[in-house]
Amino acid sequence: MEPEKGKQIPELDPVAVADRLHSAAIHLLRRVRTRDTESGVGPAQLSALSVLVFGGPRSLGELAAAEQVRPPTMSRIVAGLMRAGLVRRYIAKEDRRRLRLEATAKGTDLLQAARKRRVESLAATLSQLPADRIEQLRRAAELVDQLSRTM
Amino acid sequence: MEPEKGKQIPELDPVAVADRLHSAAIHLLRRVRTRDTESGVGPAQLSALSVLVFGGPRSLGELAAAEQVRPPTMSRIVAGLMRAGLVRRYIAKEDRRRLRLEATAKGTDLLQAARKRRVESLAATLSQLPADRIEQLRRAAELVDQLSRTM
DNA sequence: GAAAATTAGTTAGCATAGCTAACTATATTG
DNA sequence: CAATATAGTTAGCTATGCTAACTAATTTTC
Repeated sequence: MEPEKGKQIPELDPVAVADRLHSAAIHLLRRVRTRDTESGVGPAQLSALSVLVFGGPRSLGELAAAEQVRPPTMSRIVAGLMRAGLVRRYIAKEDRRRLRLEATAKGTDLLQAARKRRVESLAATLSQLPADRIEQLRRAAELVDQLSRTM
Repeated sequence: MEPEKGKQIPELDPVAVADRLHSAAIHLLRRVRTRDTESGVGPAQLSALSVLVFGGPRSLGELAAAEQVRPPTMSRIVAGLMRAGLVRRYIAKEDRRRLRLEATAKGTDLLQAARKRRVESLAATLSQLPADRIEQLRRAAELVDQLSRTM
Protein backbone atom coordinates (compact mmCIF):
# COMPACT_ATOMS: atom_id res chain seq x y z
CA MET A 1 0.00 0.00 0.00
CA GLU A 2 1.01 3.55 -0.54
CA PRO A 3 0.94 5.38 2.73
CA GLU A 4 1.66 8.83 1.24
CA LYS A 5 -0.78 11.57 0.29
CA GLY A 6 -3.98 9.54 0.03
CA LYS A 7 -2.97 8.09 -3.33
CA GLN A 8 -4.81 4.90 -2.44
CA ILE A 9 -8.10 6.78 -2.43
CA PRO A 10 -8.44 7.82 -6.06
CA GLU A 11 -11.57 9.87 -5.30
CA LEU A 12 -9.42 12.41 -3.54
CA ASP A 13 -8.24 13.52 -6.94
CA PRO A 14 -9.63 17.06 -7.08
CA VAL A 15 -10.55 16.79 -10.74
CA ALA A 16 -12.58 13.65 -10.14
CA VAL A 17 -14.32 15.19 -7.14
CA ALA A 18 -15.01 18.37 -9.09
CA ASP A 19 -16.50 16.31 -11.87
CA ARG A 20 -18.74 14.43 -9.47
CA LEU A 21 -19.92 17.60 -7.81
CA HIS A 22 -20.68 19.08 -11.20
CA SER A 23 -22.59 16.08 -12.38
CA ALA A 24 -24.51 15.77 -9.11
CA ALA A 25 -25.60 19.40 -9.40
CA ILE A 26 -26.74 18.87 -12.98
CA HIS A 27 -28.77 15.81 -12.09
CA LEU A 28 -30.44 17.51 -9.17
CA LEU A 29 -31.44 20.55 -11.20
CA ARG A 30 -32.76 18.42 -14.04
CA ARG A 31 -35.11 16.69 -11.65
CA VAL A 32 -36.27 19.88 -10.09
CA ARG A 33 -36.57 22.23 -13.06
CA THR A 34 -39.56 20.46 -14.59
CA ARG A 35 -42.25 22.28 -12.67
CA ASP A 36 -40.79 25.72 -13.21
CA THR A 37 -42.67 26.13 -16.46
CA GLU A 38 -45.95 26.09 -14.55
CA SER A 39 -45.34 29.65 -13.44
CA GLY A 40 -45.64 30.79 -17.06
CA VAL A 41 -42.37 32.69 -16.72
CA GLY A 42 -39.10 31.61 -18.31
CA PRO A 43 -36.18 30.36 -16.20
CA ALA A 44 -34.04 33.46 -16.66
CA GLN A 45 -36.92 35.71 -15.65
CA LEU A 46 -37.69 33.53 -12.65
CA SER A 47 -34.08 33.61 -11.54
CA ALA A 48 -33.74 37.37 -11.95
CA LEU A 49 -37.00 37.89 -10.09
CA SER A 50 -35.72 35.80 -7.21
CA VAL A 51 -32.72 38.10 -6.86
CA LEU A 52 -35.06 41.07 -6.51
CA VAL A 53 -37.41 39.27 -4.12
CA PHE A 54 -34.75 37.79 -1.85
CA GLY A 55 -32.01 40.34 -2.34
CA GLY A 56 -34.07 43.52 -2.59
CA PRO A 57 -34.18 46.28 -5.23
CA ARG A 58 -31.16 47.08 -7.38
CA SER A 59 -30.12 48.50 -10.72
CA LEU A 60 -30.17 46.69 -14.04
CA GLY A 61 -26.40 46.46 -14.15
CA GLU A 62 -26.24 45.00 -10.67
CA LEU A 63 -28.93 42.51 -11.56
CA ALA A 64 -27.04 41.53 -14.72
CA ALA A 65 -23.88 41.00 -12.67
CA ALA A 66 -25.75 38.94 -10.08
CA GLU A 67 -27.14 36.74 -12.83
CA GLN A 68 -23.88 36.66 -14.75
CA VAL A 69 -25.39 37.89 -17.99
CA ARG A 70 -24.67 40.97 -20.12
CA PRO A 71 -26.72 44.14 -19.75
CA PRO A 72 -28.61 43.76 -23.06
CA THR A 73 -29.72 40.30 -21.99
CA MET A 74 -30.91 41.58 -18.63
CA SER A 75 -32.61 44.50 -20.32
CA ARG A 76 -34.81 42.10 -22.22
CA ILE A 77 -35.42 39.85 -19.22
CA VAL A 78 -36.58 42.87 -17.23
CA ALA A 79 -38.81 43.97 -20.11
CA GLY A 80 -40.55 40.58 -19.88
CA LEU A 81 -40.95 40.86 -16.12
CA MET A 82 -42.45 44.33 -16.47
CA ARG A 83 -44.83 43.19 -19.21
CA ALA A 84 -46.02 40.50 -16.79
CA GLY A 85 -46.41 43.05 -13.99
CA LEU A 86 -43.90 41.26 -11.77
CA VAL A 87 -41.35 44.07 -11.53
CA ARG A 88 -41.52 47.87 -11.27
CA ARG A 89 -38.82 50.30 -12.23
CA TYR A 90 -37.96 53.86 -11.31
CA ILE A 91 -35.26 56.17 -12.54
CA ALA A 92 -32.81 56.69 -9.70
CA LYS A 93 -32.91 60.33 -8.59
CA GLU A 94 -29.25 60.60 -7.67
CA ASP A 95 -28.13 59.28 -11.06
CA ARG A 96 -30.73 59.46 -13.76
CA ARG A 97 -28.94 56.96 -15.98
CA ARG A 98 -29.60 54.19 -13.50
CA LEU A 99 -32.76 52.23 -12.91
CA ARG A 100 -34.09 51.01 -9.62
CA LEU A 101 -35.78 47.66 -10.14
CA GLU A 102 -38.03 46.08 -7.55
CA ALA A 103 -40.45 43.18 -7.39
CA THR A 104 -44.16 43.98 -7.19
CA ALA A 105 -46.44 42.16 -4.75
CA LYS A 106 -47.53 40.00 -7.67
CA GLY A 107 -43.91 39.22 -8.43
CA THR A 108 -43.20 38.25 -4.86
CA ASP A 109 -46.27 36.01 -4.69
CA LEU A 110 -45.46 34.32 -7.98
CA LEU A 111 -41.92 33.64 -6.91
CA GLN A 112 -42.87 32.16 -3.57
CA ALA A 113 -45.36 29.86 -5.27
CA ALA A 114 -42.81 28.83 -7.91
CA ARG A 115 -40.15 28.21 -5.32
CA LYS A 116 -42.51 26.05 -3.30
CA ARG A 117 -43.57 24.03 -6.34
CA ARG A 118 -39.99 23.69 -7.48
CA VAL A 119 -38.72 22.01 -4.34
CA GLU A 120 -41.95 20.13 -3.70
CA SER A 121 -41.02 16.80 -5.25
CA LEU A 122 -37.53 17.06 -3.86
CA ALA A 123 -38.93 17.76 -0.40
CA ALA A 124 -41.38 14.88 -0.78
CA THR A 125 -38.50 12.53 -1.54
CA LEU A 126 -36.52 13.93 1.35
CA SER A 127 -39.29 13.50 3.88
CA GLN A 128 -39.27 9.77 3.25
CA LEU A 129 -35.66 9.57 4.37
CA PRO A 130 -34.55 9.04 7.97
CA ALA A 131 -33.76 12.22 9.90
CA ASP A 132 -30.01 11.62 9.98
CA ARG A 133 -30.00 11.24 6.22
CA ILE A 134 -31.77 14.56 5.80
CA GLU A 135 -29.25 16.15 8.11
CA GLN A 136 -26.41 14.72 6.01
CA LEU A 137 -27.93 16.23 2.91
CA ARG A 138 -28.39 19.58 4.59
CA ARG A 139 -24.71 19.59 5.45
CA ALA A 140 -23.88 18.53 1.91
CA ALA A 141 -25.76 21.54 0.57
CA GLU A 142 -23.93 23.78 2.98
CA LEU A 143 -20.55 22.42 1.97
CA VAL A 144 -21.22 22.83 -1.73
CA ASP A 145 -22.57 26.33 -1.27
CA GLN A 146 -19.56 27.31 0.78
CA LEU A 147 -17.32 25.93 -1.93
CA SER A 148 -19.06 28.02 -4.59
CA ARG A 149 -18.57 31.14 -2.53
CA THR A 150 -14.83 30.62 -2.23
CA MET A 151 -14.22 30.01 -5.94
CA MET B 1 -41.03 23.43 23.79
CA GLU B 2 -42.17 20.92 21.24
CA PRO B 3 -40.48 17.62 21.88
CA GLU B 4 -42.03 15.87 18.87
CA LYS B 5 -40.51 15.10 15.49
CA GLY B 6 -37.45 17.28 15.48
CA LYS B 7 -39.40 20.53 15.32
CA GLN B 8 -36.69 22.21 17.34
CA ILE B 9 -34.24 21.74 14.47
CA PRO B 10 -35.77 23.83 11.70
CA GLU B 11 -33.18 22.70 9.16
CA LEU B 12 -34.65 19.23 9.18
CA ASP B 13 -37.69 20.67 7.46
CA PRO B 14 -37.51 18.86 4.12
CA VAL B 15 -38.67 21.92 2.21
CA ALA B 16 -35.90 24.06 3.67
CA VAL B 17 -33.30 21.37 2.95
CA ALA B 18 -34.64 20.92 -0.57
CA ASP B 19 -34.39 24.64 -1.11
CA ARG B 20 -30.81 24.73 0.10
CA LEU B 21 -29.79 21.80 -2.07
CA HIS B 22 -31.39 23.48 -5.05
CA SER B 23 -29.68 26.77 -4.44
CA ALA B 24 -26.31 25.14 -3.79
CA ALA B 25 -26.57 23.31 -7.11
CA ILE B 26 -27.43 26.52 -8.94
CA HIS B 27 -24.52 28.40 -7.43
CA LEU B 28 -22.06 25.66 -8.24
CA LEU B 29 -23.14 25.42 -11.87
CA ARG B 30 -23.05 29.18 -12.32
CA ARG B 31 -19.42 29.22 -11.27
CA VAL B 32 -18.51 26.36 -13.48
CA ARG B 33 -20.46 27.03 -16.66
CA THR B 34 -18.43 30.05 -17.70
CA ARG B 35 -15.74 28.23 -19.60
CA ASP B 36 -18.07 25.96 -21.50
CA THR B 37 -18.39 28.47 -24.30
CA GLU B 38 -14.73 28.01 -25.14
CA SER B 39 -15.52 24.75 -26.84
CA GLY B 40 -17.51 26.62 -29.48
CA VAL B 41 -20.43 24.27 -28.91
CA GLY B 42 -23.62 25.24 -27.13
CA PRO B 43 -24.50 23.86 -23.68
CA ALA B 44 -27.27 21.59 -24.90
CA GLN B 45 -25.01 20.14 -27.58
CA LEU B 46 -22.22 19.64 -25.07
CA SER B 47 -24.55 17.89 -22.67
CA ALA B 48 -26.02 15.61 -25.33
CA LEU B 49 -22.54 14.78 -26.58
CA SER B 50 -21.49 13.81 -23.09
CA VAL B 51 -24.31 11.29 -22.92
CA LEU B 52 -23.02 9.67 -26.10
CA VAL B 53 -19.39 9.78 -25.01
CA PHE B 54 -19.91 8.48 -21.48
CA GLY B 55 -23.06 6.45 -22.01
CA GLY B 56 -22.38 5.03 -25.46
CA PRO B 57 -24.41 5.08 -28.69
CA ARG B 58 -28.18 5.32 -28.60
CA SER B 59 -31.22 6.44 -30.57
CA LEU B 60 -32.44 10.00 -30.88
CA GLY B 61 -35.48 9.27 -28.72
CA GLU B 62 -33.34 7.76 -25.99
CA LEU B 63 -31.02 10.72 -26.11
CA ALA B 64 -33.97 13.12 -25.88
CA ALA B 65 -35.27 11.21 -22.85
CA ALA B 66 -31.85 11.24 -21.21
CA GLU B 67 -31.61 14.99 -21.72
CA GLN B 68 -35.25 15.55 -20.80
CA VAL B 69 -36.09 17.43 -23.97
CA ARG B 70 -38.61 16.71 -26.72
CA PRO B 71 -37.61 14.84 -29.88
CA PRO B 72 -37.75 17.91 -32.17
CA THR B 73 -35.38 19.73 -29.85
CA MET B 74 -32.97 16.81 -29.83
CA SER B 75 -33.29 16.49 -33.59
CA ARG B 76 -31.91 19.99 -33.96
CA ILE B 77 -29.22 19.51 -31.32
CA VAL B 78 -28.01 16.41 -33.14
CA ALA B 79 -28.07 18.28 -36.47
CA GLY B 80 -25.68 20.80 -34.91
CA LEU B 81 -23.41 18.06 -33.59
CA MET B 82 -23.32 16.40 -37.00
CA ARG B 83 -22.60 19.69 -38.74
CA ALA B 84 -19.62 20.07 -36.40
CA GLY B 85 -18.48 16.50 -37.11
CA LEU B 86 -18.82 15.47 -33.47
CA VAL B 87 -21.47 12.81 -33.96
CA ARG B 88 -22.21 10.15 -36.57
CA ARG B 89 -25.54 8.52 -37.26
CA TYR B 90 -26.69 5.29 -38.84
CA ILE B 91 -30.11 3.92 -39.54
CA ALA B 92 -30.68 0.96 -37.26
CA LYS B 93 -31.00 -2.22 -39.30
CA GLU B 94 -33.48 -3.97 -37.06
CA ASP B 95 -35.87 -0.99 -37.07
CA ARG B 96 -35.29 1.44 -39.87
CA ARG B 97 -37.24 4.22 -38.21
CA ARG B 98 -34.63 4.50 -35.51
CA LEU B 99 -31.24 6.19 -35.61
CA ARG B 100 -28.09 5.02 -33.98
CA LEU B 101 -26.14 8.03 -32.79
CA GLU B 102 -22.53 7.82 -31.71
CA ALA B 103 -19.75 10.25 -30.92
CA THR B 104 -16.89 10.53 -33.41
CA ALA B 105 -13.27 10.59 -32.23
CA LYS B 106 -13.39 14.36 -32.68
CA GLY B 107 -16.50 14.50 -30.49
CA THR B 108 -14.89 12.42 -27.78
CA ASP B 109 -11.75 14.55 -27.81
CA LEU B 110 -13.70 17.80 -27.69
CA LEU B 111 -15.79 16.60 -24.81
CA GLN B 112 -12.84 15.45 -22.76
CA ALA B 113 -11.18 18.80 -23.25
CA ALA B 114 -14.36 20.69 -22.37
CA ARG B 115 -14.94 18.57 -19.31
CA LYS B 116 -11.41 19.18 -18.14
CA ARG B 117 -11.68 22.94 -18.65
CA ARG B 118 -15.06 23.00 -16.99
CA VAL B 119 -13.98 21.49 -13.71
CA GLU B 120 -10.58 23.10 -13.81
CA SER B 121 -11.27 26.10 -11.60
CA LEU B 122 -13.41 23.99 -9.33
CA ALA B 123 -10.63 21.44 -9.04
CA ALA B 124 -8.10 24.20 -8.43
CA THR B 125 -10.18 25.49 -5.54
CA LEU B 126 -10.61 21.98 -4.22
CA SER B 127 -6.94 21.18 -4.26
CA GLN B 128 -6.29 24.01 -1.84
CA LEU B 129 -8.53 22.35 0.71
CA PRO B 130 -7.37 19.81 3.27
CA ALA B 131 -7.83 16.18 2.27
CA ASP B 132 -10.61 15.51 4.74
CA ARG B 133 -12.53 18.45 3.35
CA ILE B 134 -12.22 17.09 -0.18
CA GLU B 135 -13.43 13.76 1.07
CA GLN B 136 -16.44 15.43 2.69
CA LEU B 137 -17.28 17.11 -0.58
CA ARG B 138 -16.90 13.87 -2.49
CA ARG B 139 -19.38 12.25 -0.15
CA ALA B 140 -21.67 15.26 -0.51
CA ALA B 141 -21.69 14.79 -4.29
CA GLU B 142 -22.45 11.13 -3.82
CA LEU B 143 -25.36 11.84 -1.49
CA VAL B 144 -26.90 14.39 -3.80
CA ASP B 145 -26.50 12.17 -6.82
CA GLN B 146 -28.07 9.27 -5.00
CA LEU B 147 -30.95 11.51 -4.03
CA SER B 148 -31.51 12.54 -7.66
CA ARG B 149 -31.64 8.92 -8.70
CA THR B 150 -34.35 8.02 -6.20
CA MET B 151 -36.67 10.90 -7.06
C1' DG C 1 -52.37 -9.84 -45.98
C1' DA C 2 -54.31 -5.19 -46.29
C1' DA C 3 -56.10 -1.35 -43.55
C1' DA C 4 -55.56 0.97 -39.25
C1' DA C 5 -52.98 2.40 -35.54
C1' DT C 6 -48.61 3.28 -33.46
C1' DT C 7 -43.87 4.76 -33.27
C1' DA C 8 -39.42 7.35 -34.74
C1' DG C 9 -37.83 11.24 -36.43
C1' DT C 10 -38.20 15.76 -39.14
C1' DT C 11 -39.94 20.30 -40.53
C1' DA C 12 -42.13 24.69 -39.62
C1' DG C 13 -43.06 28.22 -36.74
C1' DC C 14 -43.16 30.43 -32.23
C1' DA C 15 -40.90 32.25 -27.70
C1' DT C 16 -37.02 32.84 -24.53
C1' DA C 17 -32.35 33.77 -23.73
C1' DG C 18 -27.48 34.31 -24.65
C1' DC C 19 -24.07 37.34 -27.26
C1' DT C 20 -21.69 41.71 -29.74
C1' DA C 21 -22.00 46.17 -32.00
C1' DA C 22 -23.84 50.44 -32.20
C1' DC C 23 -26.79 53.83 -30.30
C1' DT C 24 -28.90 57.54 -26.63
C1' DA C 25 -28.76 59.92 -22.46
C1' DT C 26 -26.63 61.28 -18.34
C1' DA C 27 -22.46 62.16 -15.37
C1' DT C 28 -17.74 63.06 -14.66
C1' DT C 29 -13.25 64.96 -15.77
C1' DG C 30 -9.73 67.86 -17.74
C1' DC D 1 -17.31 73.54 -22.01
C1' DA D 2 -15.40 69.64 -24.54
C1' DA D 3 -13.95 64.97 -24.01
C1' DT D 4 -14.65 60.81 -21.81
C1' DA D 5 -16.93 57.39 -19.18
C1' DT D 6 -21.05 54.97 -17.62
C1' DA D 7 -26.04 53.04 -17.68
C1' DG D 8 -29.37 51.14 -20.51
C1' DT D 9 -31.57 50.19 -25.02
C1' DT D 10 -32.04 48.61 -29.80
C1' DA D 11 -30.89 45.64 -33.64
C1' DG D 12 -29.56 41.47 -35.22
C1' DC D 13 -27.30 37.03 -34.77
C1' DT D 14 -27.30 32.01 -32.71
C1' DA D 15 -28.92 28.37 -29.71
C1' DT D 16 -32.52 26.02 -27.33
C1' DG D 17 -37.06 25.06 -25.62
C1' DC D 18 -41.97 24.05 -27.18
C1' DT D 19 -46.34 22.29 -30.08
C1' DA D 20 -48.50 20.99 -34.42
C1' DA D 21 -48.29 18.75 -38.46
C1' DC D 22 -45.87 15.88 -41.46
C1' DT D 23 -43.23 11.34 -43.57
C1' DA D 24 -41.73 6.79 -43.18
C1' DA D 25 -41.52 2.41 -41.01
C1' DT D 26 -43.49 -1.05 -37.99
C1' DT D 27 -47.06 -3.42 -35.50
C1' DT D 28 -51.84 -4.62 -34.72
C1' DT D 29 -56.33 -5.87 -36.13
C1' DC D 30 -59.65 -7.76 -38.74
